[in-house]
Amino acid sequence: MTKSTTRNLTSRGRATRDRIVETAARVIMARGVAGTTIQDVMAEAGVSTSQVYHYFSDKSELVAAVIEFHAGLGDPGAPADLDSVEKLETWCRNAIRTQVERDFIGGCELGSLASELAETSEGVRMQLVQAFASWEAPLRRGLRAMHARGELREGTDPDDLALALLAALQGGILLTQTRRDIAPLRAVLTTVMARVRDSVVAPTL
Amino acid sequence: MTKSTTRNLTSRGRATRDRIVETAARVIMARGVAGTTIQDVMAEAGVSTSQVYHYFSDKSELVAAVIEFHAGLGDPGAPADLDSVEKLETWCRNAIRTQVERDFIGGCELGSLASELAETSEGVRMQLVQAFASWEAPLRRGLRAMHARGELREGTDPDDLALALLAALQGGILLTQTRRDIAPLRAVLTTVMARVRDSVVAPTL
DNA sequence: GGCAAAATGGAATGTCAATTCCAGTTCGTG
DNA sequence: CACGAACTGGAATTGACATTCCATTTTGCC
Repeated sequence: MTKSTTRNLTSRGRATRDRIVETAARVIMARGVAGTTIQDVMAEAGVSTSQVYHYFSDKSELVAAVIEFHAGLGDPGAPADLDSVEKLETWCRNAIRTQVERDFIGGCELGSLASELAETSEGVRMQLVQAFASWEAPLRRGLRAMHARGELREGTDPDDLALALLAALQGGILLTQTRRDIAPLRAVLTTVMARVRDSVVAPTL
Repeated sequence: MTKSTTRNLTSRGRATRDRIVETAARVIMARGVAGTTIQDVMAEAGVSTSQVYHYFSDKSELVAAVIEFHAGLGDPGAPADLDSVEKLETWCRNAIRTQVERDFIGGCELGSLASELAETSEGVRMQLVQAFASWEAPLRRGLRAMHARGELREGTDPDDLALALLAALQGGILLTQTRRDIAPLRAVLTTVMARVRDSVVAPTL
C-alpha cells in the first residue's frame, strides 16, 4: 500500500510484480495466508527473495496486494447486468457450477481471506469491505435497476436483497466446502432467489 | 483424538484438560488457529508446557479438542424446539443480538474454524462436518416437526430450509463481522425467514 | 557511453514457536 | 503405607520463516 503505490515501475518490474501477486493469490487460495510462506510464493513464481522484498516491504503488504487483486477482478461469475430474475438465476447457477467444477475444494477467494484477516488490522478490514463491495456491486446495480423500473413489490429493498444474495453465497460456499456437498449452496441460493421471485411484481414475459 | 480418548484421567487431570480446551477455544476464537500459539494458551490458562503436552500430543490435537468442544456445546442460540415460525424468528433475533453485543467483532466460532481448517486434513474436515451438523440439528428437527404436522406447503423440503438458515447465518456473520455492520446478517436472515413464512400453509394463530 | 535507479541473486541473520527432555510432585489403589 | 501412574515444572532443542544485507546485472535516460 505504501511502497507499491509510491514506486516507479519499469515494464519488466510490473510484470514481475504482477506475477508475484497472481501467484500469491493462487497459493493463498489453496493454503490460506498463514499457511503460505514467502518461499512458497517464490518457488511457485520463480522469483528470488530480493524480488519479493523489492516490490513489497513485508508479507502483509503482499497480502494487501492480493486483496486488491481480488477486489479488482470482482466476482468472476458476475459479468453482465443482473437486472432480471433470469439473470440472477444464471448468476446463482454460475456460482454452483464453479464449486462443482472445483470438486467443492476451497472456499470463496474473498470469503476465506475475510474470515482469516478481518480482525488483523483496520486497514486490511477496510480493504476487505471494499473488495466485498465490488462483488456486491453488480447484484446491487441489477436489483436497483429492477426496483427503479417498478418491478419490485412495494417495500422491497433492493440493497437488502443484494446483501442477502452475497451473504447466502458466502455461507453456502463455506458449508459446501466443508461438507464436500453442493446441497447447502444450492439450498440457500434457491431459498433466497425464491424470495426474490416473490418480490417481483409482474413476471417478466 | 488418539491420546485424549485413550487416557485415564483423574479428576484433577480432567479439570486441567478442560481448562486448557476452554481457554484454547477462547483464544482461537479471538486470534484464529494459526495466530494462536501454545504459549498464548499456556499463559491464559495458567498451565505449563508439560501440562499441555501431557494431554495433547501436539497442537493439531488440541485444535481437534476445540472443535469437539464447540460441537458439544452446539449452537448457543438454539435452545428450545424450533418448530414454529415464531421460534425460528427468535433464533434469528438471538443470532443478531449476539453479534450486536459483540460489537460485530469476531466471526462464528464454527465458521471461522471451518474456513481456516477445512482443507488441512480429512479428519479435521469431518469433525467440522459433525460440528456443523450439531448446529443444524435443532433447525432441522424443528422444521421437520412442522413438516410432519403438515404446516409446510407441498413440496417444501424442511432439510433444505434448515441448511439455508445455517448457511445464511454463516454468510451473514462473515459479512457483518467484516463490515462491522449488522445489515448483512439481518438482511439474509430476514430474507430466508420470509421464505420460510411463505412456505407455511396456515399461519399459526 | 555513462550514470543513477531499478531489478536480481543468494547467502546470512534473528526470532519465534512447536516440541522434547529430564526431573520432581501428587494421586489412586492394593 | 507403598508404588506405579498421573501430573506438573521448566529448561533446552530444533526447525521454519520472515527479513536483512551485500554484491551484481539491467534498464531508462541524458
